[in-house]
Amino acid sequence: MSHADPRPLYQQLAAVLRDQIRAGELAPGARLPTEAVLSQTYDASRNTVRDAIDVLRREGLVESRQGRGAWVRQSRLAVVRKLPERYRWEKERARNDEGVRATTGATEHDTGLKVDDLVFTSTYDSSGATDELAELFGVPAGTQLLRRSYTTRYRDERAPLGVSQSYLVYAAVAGNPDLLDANNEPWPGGTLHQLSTVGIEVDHIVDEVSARPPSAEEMTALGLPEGTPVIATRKTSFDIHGRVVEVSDIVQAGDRAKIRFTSQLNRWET
Amino acid sequence: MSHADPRPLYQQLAAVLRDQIRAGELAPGARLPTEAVLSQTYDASRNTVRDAIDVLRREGLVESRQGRGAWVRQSRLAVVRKLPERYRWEKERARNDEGVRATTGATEHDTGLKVDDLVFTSTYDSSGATDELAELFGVPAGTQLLRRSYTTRYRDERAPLGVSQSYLVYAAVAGNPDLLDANNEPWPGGTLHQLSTVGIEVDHIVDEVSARPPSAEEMTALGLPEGTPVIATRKTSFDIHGRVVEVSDIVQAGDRAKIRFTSQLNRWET
DNA sequence: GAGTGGTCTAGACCACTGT
DNA sequence: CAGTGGTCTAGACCACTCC
Repeated sequence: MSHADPRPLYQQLAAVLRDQIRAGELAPGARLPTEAVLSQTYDASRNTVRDAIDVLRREGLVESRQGRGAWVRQSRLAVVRKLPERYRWEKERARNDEGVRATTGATEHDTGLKVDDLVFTSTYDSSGATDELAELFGVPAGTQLLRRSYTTRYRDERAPLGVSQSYLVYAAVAGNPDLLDANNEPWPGGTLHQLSTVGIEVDHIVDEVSARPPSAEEMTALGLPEGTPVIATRKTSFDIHGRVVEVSDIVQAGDRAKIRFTSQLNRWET
Repeated sequence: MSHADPRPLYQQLAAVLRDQIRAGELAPGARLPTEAVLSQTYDASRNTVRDAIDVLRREGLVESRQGRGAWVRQSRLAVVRKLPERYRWEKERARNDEGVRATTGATEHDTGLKVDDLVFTSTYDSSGATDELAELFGVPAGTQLLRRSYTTRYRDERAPLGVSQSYLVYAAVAGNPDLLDANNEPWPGGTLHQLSTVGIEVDHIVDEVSARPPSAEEMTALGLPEGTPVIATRKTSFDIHGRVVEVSDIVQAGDRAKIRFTSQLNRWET
Protein backbone atom coordinates (compact mmCIF):
# COMPACT_ATOMS: atom_id res chain seq x y z
CA MET A 1 0.00 0.00 0.00
CA SER A 2 0.99 3.63 -0.02
CA HIS A 3 3.48 5.18 2.38
CA ALA A 4 2.16 8.65 1.60
CA ASP A 5 -1.31 7.71 2.81
CA PRO A 6 -1.57 8.79 6.44
CA ARG A 7 -4.18 6.16 7.22
CA PRO A 8 -3.05 2.96 8.87
CA LEU A 9 -2.43 0.01 6.63
CA TYR A 10 -5.51 -1.94 7.66
CA GLN A 11 -7.76 1.01 6.85
CA GLN A 12 -6.15 1.50 3.48
CA LEU A 13 -6.68 -2.15 2.70
CA ALA A 14 -10.27 -1.96 3.93
CA ALA A 15 -10.79 1.03 1.62
CA VAL A 16 -9.41 -0.90 -1.36
CA LEU A 17 -11.77 -3.80 -0.75
CA ARG A 18 -14.68 -1.47 0.02
CA ASP A 19 -14.14 0.33 -3.28
CA GLN A 20 -14.10 -2.99 -5.12
CA ILE A 21 -17.39 -3.90 -3.47
CA ARG A 22 -19.00 -0.54 -4.24
CA ALA A 23 -17.77 -0.72 -7.84
CA GLY A 24 -19.27 -4.16 -8.21
CA GLU A 25 -15.96 -5.87 -8.89
CA LEU A 26 -16.80 -7.85 -5.81
CA ALA A 27 -20.52 -8.37 -6.29
CA PRO A 28 -22.95 -9.36 -3.52
CA GLY A 29 -22.46 -13.07 -2.90
CA ALA A 30 -18.93 -13.09 -4.33
CA ARG A 31 -16.19 -14.65 -2.30
CA LEU A 32 -13.28 -12.54 -1.11
CA PRO A 33 -9.72 -13.73 -1.64
CA THR A 34 -8.49 -15.77 1.30
CA GLU A 35 -6.62 -14.05 4.08
CA ALA A 36 -3.43 -15.78 2.99
CA VAL A 37 -3.79 -14.48 -0.56
CA LEU A 38 -4.60 -10.93 0.57
CA SER A 39 -1.65 -11.07 2.93
CA GLN A 40 0.70 -11.93 0.08
CA THR A 41 -0.93 -9.62 -2.46
CA TYR A 42 -0.69 -6.53 -0.28
CA ASP A 43 2.45 -7.52 1.61
CA ALA A 44 0.79 -7.24 4.99
CA SER A 45 0.68 -9.65 7.87
CA ARG A 46 -2.34 -11.87 8.20
CA ASN A 47 -3.41 -10.03 11.35
CA THR A 48 -3.45 -6.75 9.46
CA VAL A 49 -5.53 -8.31 6.71
CA ARG A 50 -7.92 -9.59 9.35
CA ASP A 51 -8.21 -6.10 10.84
CA ALA A 52 -9.15 -4.78 7.41
CA ILE A 53 -11.83 -7.42 6.93
CA ASP A 54 -13.09 -6.68 10.45
CA VAL A 55 -13.75 -3.11 9.38
CA LEU A 56 -15.89 -4.30 6.49
CA ARG A 57 -17.72 -6.78 8.67
CA ARG A 58 -18.67 -4.01 11.06
CA GLU A 59 -19.95 -1.97 8.14
CA GLY A 60 -22.17 -4.87 7.21
CA LEU A 61 -20.47 -5.31 3.84
CA VAL A 62 -18.79 -8.66 4.46
CA GLU A 63 -19.66 -11.82 6.31
CA SER A 64 -17.19 -14.59 7.04
CA ARG A 65 -17.72 -18.20 8.00
CA GLN A 66 -15.14 -20.21 9.81
CA GLY A 67 -13.39 -22.80 7.73
CA ARG A 68 -15.03 -21.57 4.53
CA GLY A 69 -14.17 -18.04 3.59
CA ALA A 70 -15.56 -14.53 3.47
CA TRP A 71 -18.30 -13.23 1.20
CA VAL A 72 -19.81 -9.93 0.17
CA ARG A 73 -23.15 -9.76 1.95
CA GLN A 74 -26.43 -9.93 0.12
CA SER A 75 -29.12 -7.58 1.35
CA ARG A 76 -31.82 -9.55 3.07
CA LEU A 77 -35.57 -9.38 2.80
CA ALA A 78 -36.96 -6.80 5.17
CA VAL A 79 -40.26 -6.85 7.00
CA VAL A 80 -42.05 -3.50 6.86
CA ARG A 81 -44.24 -2.38 9.75
CA LYS A 82 -46.73 0.11 8.36
CA LEU A 83 -48.16 2.46 10.92
CA PRO A 84 -50.78 3.51 11.70
CA GLU A 85 -52.34 1.32 8.98
CA ARG A 86 -51.39 -1.89 10.69
CA TYR A 87 -52.98 -0.97 14.00
CA ARG A 88 -56.14 0.33 12.35
CA TRP A 89 -56.41 -2.88 10.40
CA GLU A 90 -55.84 -4.94 13.55
CA LYS A 91 -58.53 -3.04 15.41
CA GLU A 92 -60.98 -3.40 12.56
CA ARG A 93 -60.22 -7.08 12.28
CA ALA A 94 -60.71 -7.60 16.01
CA ARG A 95 -64.39 -7.00 15.40
CA ASN A 96 -64.70 -9.14 12.28
CA ASP A 97 -65.98 -12.63 11.74
CA GLU A 98 -63.98 -15.28 13.58
CA GLY A 99 -63.33 -17.35 10.44
CA VAL A 100 -61.66 -14.48 8.66
CA ARG A 101 -59.53 -13.77 11.68
CA ALA A 102 -58.12 -17.29 11.83
CA THR A 103 -56.78 -17.33 8.32
CA THR A 104 -54.57 -14.30 8.27
CA GLY A 105 -52.18 -12.75 10.76
CA ALA A 106 -50.78 -9.36 11.47
CA THR A 107 -47.30 -10.23 10.29
CA GLU A 108 -48.71 -11.40 7.01
CA HIS A 109 -50.27 -7.99 6.65
CA ASP A 110 -46.80 -6.50 6.98
CA THR A 111 -44.87 -8.88 4.81
CA GLY A 112 -47.25 -10.17 2.19
CA LEU A 113 -46.06 -13.64 3.09
CA LYS A 114 -48.41 -16.53 3.66
CA VAL A 115 -49.14 -17.68 7.19
CA ASP A 116 -47.36 -20.94 6.44
CA ASP A 117 -44.07 -19.14 5.79
CA LEU A 118 -43.84 -17.84 9.32
CA VAL A 119 -43.56 -19.62 12.65
CA PHE A 120 -44.55 -18.04 15.95
CA THR A 121 -43.64 -19.25 19.36
CA SER A 122 -44.96 -17.83 22.59
CA THR A 123 -44.43 -18.40 26.26
CA TYR A 124 -46.35 -16.83 29.12
CA ASP A 125 -45.31 -16.16 32.66
CA SER A 126 -45.96 -13.57 35.29
CA SER A 127 -43.72 -11.18 37.13
CA GLY A 128 -43.89 -8.27 39.51
CA ALA A 129 -43.88 -4.83 37.88
CA THR A 130 -40.54 -3.05 37.84
CA ASP A 131 -40.56 0.59 38.88
CA GLU A 132 -40.55 1.64 35.25
CA LEU A 133 -43.48 -0.54 34.22
CA ALA A 134 -45.40 0.21 37.38
CA GLU A 135 -45.21 3.90 36.64
CA LEU A 136 -46.37 3.40 33.07
CA PHE A 137 -49.34 1.29 34.11
CA GLY A 138 -50.11 3.56 37.06
CA VAL A 139 -49.98 0.70 39.57
CA PRO A 140 -47.81 0.05 42.65
CA ALA A 141 -44.38 -1.46 41.99
CA GLY A 142 -44.50 -5.23 42.28
CA THR A 143 -48.07 -5.52 40.96
CA GLN A 144 -48.45 -8.83 39.16
CA LEU A 145 -48.05 -8.58 35.40
CA LEU A 146 -48.67 -11.13 32.70
CA ARG A 147 -45.58 -11.33 30.53
CA ARG A 148 -45.88 -12.83 27.07
CA SER A 149 -42.71 -13.56 25.09
CA TYR A 150 -42.91 -14.02 21.34
CA THR A 151 -40.53 -14.90 18.57
CA THR A 152 -41.23 -14.79 14.85
CA ARG A 153 -39.12 -16.51 12.26
CA TYR A 154 -39.25 -17.74 8.70
CA ARG A 155 -40.04 -21.43 8.53
CA ASP A 156 -36.83 -22.22 6.66
CA GLU A 157 -34.50 -20.26 8.90
CA ARG A 158 -33.10 -20.94 12.30
CA ALA A 159 -32.76 -17.42 13.60
CA PRO A 160 -35.87 -15.39 14.44
CA LEU A 161 -36.71 -12.07 12.75
CA GLY A 162 -37.44 -10.54 16.08
CA VAL A 163 -38.31 -11.17 19.68
CA SER A 164 -40.79 -9.28 21.79
CA GLN A 165 -42.11 -9.17 25.30
CA SER A 166 -45.56 -7.88 26.05
CA TYR A 167 -46.78 -6.88 29.49
CA LEU A 168 -50.36 -6.68 30.72
CA VAL A 169 -51.68 -6.06 34.23
CA TYR A 170 -52.66 -9.53 35.39
CA ALA A 171 -55.76 -8.50 37.26
CA ALA A 172 -57.03 -6.53 34.27
CA VAL A 173 -57.13 -9.54 31.97
CA ALA A 174 -57.82 -12.35 34.45
CA GLY A 175 -61.54 -11.97 33.74
CA ASN A 176 -60.99 -14.15 30.66
CA PRO A 177 -58.91 -17.19 31.72
CA ASP A 178 -58.24 -18.03 28.06
CA LEU A 179 -55.92 -15.00 27.96
CA LEU A 180 -53.66 -16.53 30.60
CA ASP A 181 -52.76 -19.61 28.59
CA ALA A 182 -50.06 -19.51 25.93
CA ASN A 183 -51.68 -22.52 24.24
CA ASN A 184 -54.36 -20.19 22.91
CA GLU A 185 -51.75 -18.36 20.82
CA PRO A 186 -51.87 -17.25 18.13
CA TRP A 187 -55.06 -15.59 19.29
CA PRO A 188 -57.43 -14.99 16.39
CA GLY A 189 -57.72 -11.27 15.96
CA GLY A 190 -54.58 -10.52 17.91
CA THR A 191 -54.00 -8.50 21.03
CA LEU A 192 -56.66 -5.89 20.30
CA HIS A 193 -59.26 -8.65 20.18
CA GLN A 194 -57.86 -10.27 23.33
CA LEU A 195 -58.24 -6.97 25.14
CA SER A 196 -61.76 -6.50 23.81
CA THR A 197 -62.82 -9.73 25.54
CA VAL A 198 -62.14 -8.10 28.88
CA GLY A 199 -63.86 -4.88 27.95
CA ILE A 200 -60.84 -2.85 26.90
CA GLU A 201 -60.89 -0.71 23.77
CA VAL A 202 -57.57 0.72 22.65
CA ASP A 203 -57.66 4.38 21.65
CA HIS A 204 -54.10 5.08 20.53
CA ILE A 205 -50.71 3.42 20.41
CA VAL A 206 -47.32 5.09 20.83
CA ASP A 207 -44.27 3.48 19.22
CA GLU A 208 -40.88 4.73 20.36
CA VAL A 209 -38.16 3.56 18.00
CA SER A 210 -34.42 3.56 18.55
CA ALA A 211 -31.38 1.81 17.12
CA ARG A 212 -28.49 0.37 19.08
CA PRO A 213 -25.89 -2.35 18.86
CA PRO A 214 -27.19 -5.74 19.96
CA SER A 215 -26.28 -7.10 23.36
CA ALA A 216 -24.27 -10.31 23.30
CA GLU A 217 -27.46 -12.23 24.08
CA GLU A 218 -29.45 -10.59 21.28
CA MET A 219 -26.67 -11.27 18.84
CA THR A 220 -26.93 -15.00 19.40
CA ALA A 221 -30.71 -15.05 19.80
CA LEU A 222 -31.28 -13.22 16.51
CA GLY A 223 -28.31 -14.81 14.73
CA LEU A 224 -26.98 -11.39 13.83
CA PRO A 225 -23.89 -11.09 11.68
CA GLU A 226 -21.15 -8.88 13.06
CA GLY A 227 -22.01 -5.22 12.73
CA THR A 228 -25.78 -5.52 12.43
CA PRO A 229 -27.66 -3.18 14.76
CA VAL A 230 -31.07 -3.85 16.23
CA ILE A 231 -34.20 -1.72 16.06
CA ALA A 232 -35.76 -1.54 19.50
CA THR A 233 -39.37 -0.42 19.76
CA ARG A 234 -41.23 0.36 22.95
CA LYS A 235 -44.91 0.09 22.10
CA THR A 236 -47.41 1.52 24.56
CA SER A 237 -51.17 1.08 24.13
CA PHE A 238 -53.66 3.45 25.75
CA ASP A 239 -57.33 2.71 26.22
CA ILE A 240 -60.17 5.14 25.65
CA HIS A 241 -59.80 6.41 29.22
CA GLY A 242 -56.15 7.28 28.71
CA ARG A 243 -54.84 4.38 30.76
CA VAL A 244 -51.86 2.30 29.66
CA VAL A 245 -53.19 -1.20 28.97
CA GLU A 246 -50.26 -2.91 27.24
CA VAL A 247 -46.52 -2.32 27.00
CA SER A 248 -44.36 -4.23 24.51
CA ASP A 249 -40.65 -4.24 23.90
CA ILE A 250 -39.86 -5.38 20.39
CA VAL A 251 -36.33 -6.12 19.19
CA GLN A 252 -35.72 -6.76 15.51
CA ALA A 253 -32.66 -7.36 13.40
CA GLY A 254 -31.81 -3.99 11.88
CA ASP A 255 -31.21 -5.35 8.41
CA ARG A 256 -34.56 -7.11 8.31
CA ALA A 257 -36.90 -4.50 9.67
CA LYS A 258 -38.22 -1.23 8.34
CA ILE A 259 -40.86 0.94 9.88
CA ARG A 260 -43.03 3.15 7.71
CA PHE A 261 -45.00 5.93 9.35
CA THR A 262 -47.65 7.86 7.53
CA SER A 263 -48.49 11.28 8.96
CA GLN A 264 -51.82 12.55 7.73
CA LEU A 265 -52.08 16.35 7.95
CA ASN A 266 -55.15 18.53 8.23
CA ARG A 267 -56.16 20.63 5.24
CA TRP A 268 -55.66 24.35 5.37
CA GLU A 269 -58.80 26.38 5.26
CA THR A 270 -59.18 28.15 1.96
CA MET B 1 -9.86 -17.42 33.18
CA SER B 2 -11.53 -20.80 33.14
CA HIS B 3 -10.37 -23.74 31.07
CA ALA B 4 -13.75 -25.41 31.41
CA ASP B 5 -15.47 -22.47 29.71
CA PRO B 6 -15.78 -23.33 26.02
CA ARG B 7 -15.80 -19.69 25.00
CA PRO B 8 -12.58 -18.17 23.75
CA LEU B 9 -10.54 -16.25 26.26
CA TYR B 10 -11.29 -12.81 24.84
CA GLN B 11 -15.03 -13.44 25.08
CA GLN B 12 -14.73 -14.68 28.64
CA LEU B 13 -12.83 -11.56 29.54
CA ALA B 14 -15.36 -9.39 27.73
CA ALA B 15 -18.11 -11.12 29.74
CA VAL B 16 -16.31 -10.42 33.01
CA LEU B 17 -16.00 -6.74 32.21
CA ARG B 18 -19.54 -6.57 30.84
CA ASP B 19 -20.88 -8.07 34.06
CA GLN B 20 -18.95 -5.52 36.08
CA ILE B 21 -20.47 -2.75 33.99
CA ARG B 22 -24.00 -4.13 34.28
CA ALA B 23 -23.58 -4.60 38.00
CA GLY B 24 -22.46 -1.01 38.36
CA GLU B 25 -19.01 -1.90 39.69
CA LEU B 26 -17.80 -0.06 36.63
CA ALA B 27 -20.26 2.81 36.52
CA PRO B 28 -20.89 5.01 33.48
CA GLY B 29 -17.98 7.40 33.19
CA ALA B 30 -15.63 5.15 35.15
CA ARG B 31 -12.25 4.36 33.70
CA LEU B 32 -11.34 0.79 32.86
CA PRO B 33 -8.04 -0.67 34.04
CA THR B 34 -5.31 -0.15 31.48
CA GLU B 35 -4.63 -2.85 28.96
CA ALA B 36 -1.34 -3.61 30.65
CA VAL B 37 -3.05 -4.12 34.00
CA LEU B 38 -5.79 -6.29 32.53
CA SER B 39 -3.18 -8.29 30.69
CA GLN B 40 -1.37 -9.04 33.95
CA THR B 41 -4.51 -9.53 36.04
CA TYR B 42 -6.04 -12.11 33.73
CA ASP B 43 -2.79 -13.59 32.45
CA ALA B 44 -3.64 -12.91 28.84
CA SER B 45 -1.62 -11.22 26.14
CA ARG B 46 -2.28 -7.58 25.46
CA ASN B 47 -3.79 -8.42 22.07
CA THR B 48 -6.31 -10.71 23.71
CA VAL B 49 -7.23 -7.99 26.18
CA ARG B 50 -7.69 -5.61 23.26
CA ASP B 51 -9.97 -8.12 21.53
CA ALA B 52 -12.10 -8.25 24.67
CA ILE B 53 -12.37 -4.48 24.86
CA ASP B 54 -13.20 -4.42 21.15
CA VAL B 55 -16.24 -6.56 21.87
CA LEU B 56 -17.47 -4.06 24.43
CA ARG B 57 -16.80 -1.14 22.14
CA ARG B 58 -18.93 -2.73 19.44
CA GLU B 59 -21.70 -3.19 21.99
CA GLY B 60 -21.54 0.50 22.73
CA LEU B 61 -20.56 -0.10 26.36
CA VAL B 62 -17.02 1.23 26.24
CA GLU B 63 -15.23 4.05 24.48
CA SER B 64 -11.48 4.43 24.35
CA ARG B 65 -9.32 7.41 23.53
CA GLN B 66 -5.80 7.07 22.31
CA GLY B 67 -3.14 7.97 24.82
CA ARG B 68 -5.69 8.35 27.60
CA GLY B 69 -7.56 5.20 28.45
CA ALA B 70 -10.93 3.50 28.13
CA TRP B 71 -14.16 4.49 29.83
CA VAL B 72 -17.61 3.11 30.38
CA ARG B 73 -19.86 5.10 28.08
CA GLN B 74 -22.44 7.52 29.37
CA SER B 75 -25.75 7.49 27.59
CA ARG B 76 -26.11 10.67 25.60
CA LEU B 77 -28.98 13.07 25.26
CA ALA B 78 -31.32 11.94 22.54
CA VAL B 79 -33.42 14.06 20.20
CA VAL B 80 -36.96 12.76 19.90
CA ARG B 81 -38.88 13.23 16.66
CA LYS B 82 -42.55 13.13 17.54
CA LEU B 83 -44.76 12.18 14.65
CA PRO B 84 -47.25 13.06 13.40
CA GLU B 85 -47.40 15.90 15.97
CA ARG B 86 -44.30 17.57 14.63
CA TYR B 87 -45.56 17.74 11.07
CA ARG B 88 -48.99 18.95 12.14
CA TRP B 89 -47.38 21.65 14.22
CA GLU B 90 -45.11 22.62 11.34
CA LYS B 91 -48.02 22.88 8.98
CA GLU B 92 -50.04 24.92 11.43
CA ARG B 93 -47.08 27.17 12.06
CA ALA B 94 -46.51 27.69 8.34
CA ARG B 95 -49.71 29.74 8.35
CA ASN B 96 -48.98 31.70 11.53
CA ASP B 97 -47.70 35.19 12.07
CA GLU B 98 -44.18 35.71 10.74
CA GLY B 99 -42.84 36.98 14.05
CA VAL B 100 -43.80 33.84 15.88
CA ARG B 101 -42.22 31.74 13.20
CA ALA B 102 -38.83 33.38 13.49
CA THR B 103 -38.38 32.73 17.19
CA THR B 104 -38.76 29.00 17.36
CA GLY B 105 -37.64 26.16 15.17
CA ALA B 106 -38.75 22.66 14.44
CA THR B 107 -35.80 21.05 16.19
CA GLU B 108 -36.58 23.05 19.30
CA HIS B 109 -40.03 21.55 19.19
CA ASP B 110 -38.43 18.11 19.28
CA THR B 111 -35.80 18.72 21.90
CA GLY B 112 -37.07 21.42 24.18
CA LEU B 113 -33.75 23.14 23.68
CA LYS B 114 -33.48 26.82 22.94
CA VAL B 115 -32.70 27.96 19.43
CA ASP B 116 -29.36 29.26 20.66
CA ASP B 117 -28.24 25.77 21.67
CA LEU B 118 -28.39 24.47 18.15
CA VAL B 119 -26.50 25.41 15.02
CA PHE B 120 -27.73 24.73 11.52
CA THR B 121 -25.74 24.84 8.36
CA SER B 122 -27.16 24.50 4.90
CA THR B 123 -25.83 24.38 1.38
CA TYR B 124 -27.84 24.35 -1.80
CA ASP B 125 -26.98 22.96 -5.19
CA SER B 126 -28.79 21.33 -8.05
CA SER B 127 -28.45 17.96 -9.68
CA GLY B 128 -30.15 15.78 -12.24
CA ALA B 129 -32.65 13.30 -10.85
CA THR B 130 -31.39 9.75 -10.44
CA ASP B 131 -33.66 6.99 -11.70
CA GLU B 132 -34.89 6.40 -8.19
CA LEU B 133 -35.76 10.03 -7.46
CA ALA B 134 -37.19 10.58 -10.93
CA GLU B 135 -39.61 7.73 -10.40
CA LEU B 136 -40.67 9.08 -7.02
CA PHE B 137 -41.29 12.57 -8.36
CA GLY B 138 -42.90 11.22 -11.52
CA VAL B 139 -40.53 13.14 -13.80
CA PRO B 140 -38.02 12.02 -16.46
CA ALA B 141 -34.63 10.89 -15.21
CA GLY B 142 -32.17 13.78 -15.26
CA THR B 143 -34.79 16.42 -14.47
CA GLN B 144 -33.16 19.24 -12.55
CA LEU B 145 -33.60 18.98 -8.80
CA LEU B 146 -32.77 21.45 -6.06
CA ARG B 147 -30.71 19.67 -3.46
CA ARG B 148 -30.47 21.15 0.00
CA SER B 149 -27.97 19.69 2.47
CA TYR B 150 -28.39 20.35 6.18
CA THR B 151 -26.48 19.57 9.31
CA THR B 152 -27.61 20.14 12.89
CA ARG B 153 -25.34 20.18 15.89
CA TYR B 154 -25.18 21.37 19.45
CA ARG B 155 -23.36 24.66 19.73
CA ASP B 156 -20.77 23.21 22.11
CA GLU B 157 -20.02 20.09 20.13
CA ARG B 158 -18.02 19.47 17.01
CA ALA B 159 -19.89 16.52 15.58
CA PRO B 160 -23.38 17.05 14.15
CA LEU B 161 -26.44 15.23 15.46
CA GLY B 162 -27.48 14.39 11.96
CA VAL B 163 -27.14 15.25 8.33
CA SER B 164 -29.89 15.37 5.74
CA GLN B 165 -30.39 16.00 2.09
CA SER B 166 -33.66 17.28 0.75
CA TYR B 167 -34.70 17.18 -2.89
CA LEU B 168 -37.25 19.36 -4.66
CA VAL B 169 -38.12 19.58 -8.35
CA TYR B 170 -36.35 22.76 -9.40
CA ALA B 171 -39.03 23.96 -11.79
CA ALA B 172 -41.72 23.49 -9.16
CA VAL B 173 -40.13 25.92 -6.70
CA ALA B 174 -38.40 28.36 -9.08
CA GLY B 175 -41.48 30.57 -8.94
CA ASN B 176 -40.10 31.99 -5.70
CA PRO B 177 -36.39 32.83 -6.22
CA ASP B 178 -35.91 33.19 -2.46
CA LEU B 179 -36.24 29.42 -2.22
CA LEU B 180 -33.17 28.89 -4.38
CA ASP B 181 -30.77 30.69 -2.05
CA ALA B 182 -29.26 28.96 0.97
CA ASN B 183 -28.72 32.37 2.58
CA ASN B 184 -32.41 32.48 3.35
CA GLU B 185 -32.04 29.48 5.68
CA PRO B 186 -33.27 28.87 8.23
CA TRP B 187 -36.53 29.71 6.52
CA PRO B 188 -39.13 31.00 8.96
CA GLY B 189 -41.87 28.43 9.11
CA GLY B 190 -39.78 25.69 7.59
CA THR B 191 -40.20 23.63 4.48
CA LEU B 192 -43.99 23.49 4.65
CA HIS B 193 -44.08 27.28 4.55
CA GLN B 194 -41.51 27.38 1.76
CA LEU B 195 -43.69 25.08 -0.31
CA SER B 196 -46.78 27.14 0.46
CA THR B 197 -45.16 30.17 -1.20
CA VAL B 198 -45.23 28.35 -4.52
CA GLY B 199 -48.77 27.12 -4.04
CA ILE B 200 -48.06 23.65 -2.69
CA GLU B 201 -50.01 22.26 0.24
CA VAL B 202 -48.69 19.04 1.76
CA ASP B 203 -51.33 16.41 2.51
CA HIS B 204 -49.37 13.59 4.09
CA ILE B 205 -45.79 12.58 4.83
CA VAL B 206 -44.35 9.08 4.82
CA ASP B 207 -41.28 8.34 6.96
CA GLU B 208 -39.48 5.07 6.28
CA VAL B 209 -37.08 4.27 9.10
CA SER B 210 -34.27 1.75 9.11
CA ALA B 211 -31.10 1.10 11.09
CA ARG B 212 -27.73 0.12 9.70
CA PRO B 213 -24.06 0.41 10.50
CA PRO B 214 -22.58 3.75 9.41
CA SER B 215 -20.48 3.94 6.30
CA ALA B 216 -16.87 4.99 6.88
CA GLU B 217 -17.80 8.50 5.72
CA GLU B 218 -20.79 8.78 8.06
CA MET B 219 -18.71 7.57 10.95
CA THR B 220 -16.32 10.48 10.60
CA ALA B 221 -18.97 13.03 9.63
CA LEU B 222 -21.12 12.24 12.66
CA GLY B 223 -18.19 11.54 14.98
CA LEU B 224 -19.64 8.17 15.86
CA PRO B 225 -17.94 6.02 18.45
CA GLU B 226 -17.18 2.46 17.39
CA GLY B 227 -20.29 0.33 17.34
CA THR B 228 -22.88 3.09 17.05
CA PRO B 229 -25.45 2.46 14.31
CA VAL B 230 -27.25 5.16 12.36
CA ILE B 231 -30.96 5.67 11.91
CA ALA B 232 -31.69 6.38 8.26
CA THR B 233 -35.04 7.94 7.40
CA ARG B 234 -36.44 8.44 3.91
CA LYS B 235 -39.08 11.12 4.23
CA THR B 236 -41.48 11.59 1.35
CA SER B 237 -44.02 14.44 1.24
CA PHE B 238 -47.17 14.23 -0.88
CA ASP B 239 -49.28 17.21 -1.85
CA ILE B 240 -53.06 17.30 -1.85
CA HIS B 241 -53.09 15.94 -5.40
CA GLY B 242 -51.07 12.87 -4.40
CA ARG B 243 -47.87 14.08 -6.06
CA VAL B 244 -44.50 13.70 -4.40
CA VAL B 245 -43.23 17.23 -3.70
CA GLU B 246 -40.22 16.63 -1.45
CA VAL B 247 -37.90 13.74 -0.69
CA SER B 248 -35.44 13.85 2.20
CA ASP B 249 -32.80 11.42 3.36
CA ILE B 250 -32.00 11.92 7.02
CA VAL B 251 -29.12 10.19 8.76
CA GLN B 252 -28.83 10.47 12.54
CA ALA B 253 -26.52 8.99 15.14
CA GLY B 254 -28.38 5.99 16.54
CA ASP B 255 -27.60 6.82 20.15
CA ARG B 256 -28.90 10.36 19.83
CA ALA B 257 -32.12 9.91 17.95
CA LYS B 258 -35.46 8.45 18.86
CA ILE B 259 -38.63 8.50 16.84
CA ARG B 260 -41.96 8.47 18.60
CA PHE B 261 -44.98 7.76 16.51
CA THR B 262 -48.54 7.98 17.73
CA SER B 263 -51.21 5.91 15.99
CA GLN B 264 -54.68 7.26 16.62
CA LEU B 265 -57.35 4.58 16.17
CA ASN B 266 -61.00 4.97 15.30
CA ARG B 267 -63.58 4.25 17.98
CA TRP B 268 -65.65 1.13 17.71
CA GLU B 269 -69.33 1.69 17.24
CA THR B 270 -71.30 0.84 20.34
C1' DG C 1 9.54 11.53 29.67
C1' DA C 2 6.29 8.21 31.23
C1' DG C 3 2.08 6.15 30.31
C1' DT C 4 -1.63 5.23 27.40
C1' DG C 5 -4.08 3.14 23.46
C1' DG C 6 -3.27 2.20 18.12
C1' DT C 7 -0.85 -0.40 14.64
C1' DC C 8 1.83 -4.17 12.86
C1' DT C 9 4.56 -8.35 12.62
C1' DA C 10 5.68 -13.50 12.68
C1' DG C 11 4.40 -17.44 14.12
C1' DA C 12 1.66 -20.96 16.49
C1' DC C 13 -2.29 -23.83 17.27
C1' DC C 14 -7.34 -24.64 17.06
C1' DA C 15 -12.07 -25.39 14.93
C1' DC C 16 -14.50 -26.02 11.16
C1' DT C 17 -15.35 -27.10 6.17
C1' DG C 18 -14.74 -29.46 2.25
C1' DT C 19 -12.79 -33.54 -0.58
C1' DC D 1 -6.47 -34.73 4.39
C1' DA D 2 -5.67 -29.73 3.00
C1' DG D 3 -7.54 -25.27 3.29
C1' DT D 4 -10.04 -21.92 5.60
C1' DG D 5 -11.07 -18.51 9.21
C1' DG D 6 -10.73 -18.03 14.64
C1' DT D 7 -7.82 -17.48 18.66
C1' DC D 8 -3.63 -16.34 21.06
C1' DT D 9 1.09 -15.04 22.03
C1' DA D 10 5.33 -11.98 22.49
C1' DG D 11 7.26 -8.28 21.10
C1' DA D 12 8.02 -3.98 18.53
C1' DC D 13 7.16 0.73 17.32
C1' DC D 14 4.02 4.73 16.77
C1' DA D 15 0.71 8.58 18.12
C1' DC D 16 -1.24 10.88 21.51
C1' DT D 17 -1.95 12.83 26.34
C1' DC D 18 -0.51 14.49 30.50
C1' DC D 19 2.81 16.04 33.71
